[in-house]
Amino acid sequence: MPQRGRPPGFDRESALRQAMEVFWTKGFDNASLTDLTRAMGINSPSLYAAFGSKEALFKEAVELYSRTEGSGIWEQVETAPTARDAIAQVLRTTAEAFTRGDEPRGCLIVLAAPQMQGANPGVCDALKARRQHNVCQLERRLQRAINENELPASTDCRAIANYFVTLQHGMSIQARDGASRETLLAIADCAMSGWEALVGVSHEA
Amino acid sequence: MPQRGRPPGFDRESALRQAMEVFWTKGFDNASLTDLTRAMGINSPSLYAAFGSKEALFKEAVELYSRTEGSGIWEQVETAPTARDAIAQVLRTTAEAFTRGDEPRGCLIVLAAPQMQGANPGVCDALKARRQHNVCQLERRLQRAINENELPASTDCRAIANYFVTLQHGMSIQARDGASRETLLAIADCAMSGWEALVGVSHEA
DNA sequence: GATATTTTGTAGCTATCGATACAGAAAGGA
DNA sequence: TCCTTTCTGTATCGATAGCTACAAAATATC
Repeated sequence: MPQRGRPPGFDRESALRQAMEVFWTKGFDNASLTDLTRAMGINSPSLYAAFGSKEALFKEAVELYSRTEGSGIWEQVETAPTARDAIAQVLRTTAEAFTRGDEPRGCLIVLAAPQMQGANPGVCDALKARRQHNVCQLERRLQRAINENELPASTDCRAIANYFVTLQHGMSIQARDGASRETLLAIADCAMSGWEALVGVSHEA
Repeated sequence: MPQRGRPPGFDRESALRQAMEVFWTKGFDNASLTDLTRAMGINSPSLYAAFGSKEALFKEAVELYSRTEGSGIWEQVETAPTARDAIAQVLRTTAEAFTRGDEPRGCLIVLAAPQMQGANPGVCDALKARRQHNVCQLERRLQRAINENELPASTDCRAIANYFVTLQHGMSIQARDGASRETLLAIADCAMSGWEALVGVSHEA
């Protein structure tokens, strides 16, 4: 008995995808229930029945974003043959992903609620955790590169991971301000041009 | 006849400073009139008589921010003896300014309304213009360094300016996420370690 | 002291926010 | 066919948003 009662009149996944786009464009607070229900093609009672609350809907949207949009950027960290390739790929893919014509520019996780105050605390914490996950992922990859003798043991993996993630976050601001793909790629090139010097020095504050 | 009628019961400058702190902490939209009037120690009619509207108050607050907080970061661009020193100073001062215990972390101009949609368009444009002003300022300084034979004529000043400003914007996100001063300084060191390689290559892509 | 001018606090305006109550509509099971 | 279950649209909830009308209070001018 899988189905009882009136069947839903909308597709949950595609409605969630529409909601994701609204949050991506406007951020959490500026995305009103009216914006969301209009984009999703449903009324608010259906939204609340299917997702629980605006906060819960947002968290599902972030999850979907990470799974679809974000994975294209970060999945290569593990698979790239070297740490250098991994980071170069992250920056280059970021430049491309942030300037697709049919999508909002920049990263939902960076732009949706950066103030960390006044907005819903659960929302802020969820986004912050995802931002910091990127640092950990990069740091682990750099540590692996030390183990594989790509990088010297003196490499400050945490500092380097923080550095590249910081740049990648800044690219969200640039993209939302209208920077072209070429501009973002040039930024990536600037960062990578310093790679040899970066991994050759130690940063012990 | 400079003064007629009942004198104001509050100091306009210090009230504006309080408003700036609220906008800095919460962003434009999340800073409610209640938040503002409570912090400023006045009622809304006084606020509107003195500043006109929430948007006008915000723009004055941004102006004050640039004049006081921001100038400490960017004023050295012109006075530093070399372009390299200028940029190193910007990044180092940024790390310090973003982690003062008595002030909100990160930059008001980056964090107050980054979505660029849904929020007040005038507010978004004003902040975007100030962000891009930093790029132009850095680019001009790098161009000057070419003229002064500090840098080769092939240096891509715009790409380099974009690169460092992007990193500086990312530092706002890191600071708001709780990064320590040491972490931000290490990020600055990472960026500066690539300086020689950066100014030695051209970025004509 | 009387009048003109400006600021103050109270109280309330309209609009919109996120979230729901409720009854009718659409399906399966008896 | 009747009942149960689930979903839908309408209409609305209380709270809060930005903003303002209004009269009392506080000063300068006459």
